[in-house]
Amino acid sequence: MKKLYVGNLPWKATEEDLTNLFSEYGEVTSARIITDRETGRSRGFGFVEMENAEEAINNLNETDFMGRTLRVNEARERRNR
DNA sequence: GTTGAGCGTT
Repeated sequence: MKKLYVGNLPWKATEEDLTNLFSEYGEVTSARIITDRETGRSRGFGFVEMENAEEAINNLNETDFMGRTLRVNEARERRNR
């Protein structure tokens, strides 16, 4: 299972939107939009866990999504808790 | 009701 970093998202984008989008290239296990811990607003990026992540990267990276150019890459390990 | 490069919580 691979993790994907998804950036440059429109503010209106939701986890559901990501799931639907990425499901096109593989089974999405989990999708998450990162929201600001303090304010609760969307930070405009998120993470997706799925099968065939590489294909999703190749097919969705730098493509148009709701008017913004999508940023898709393999995710790094998150910060230490 | 705002903003725009970035790598997230238990």
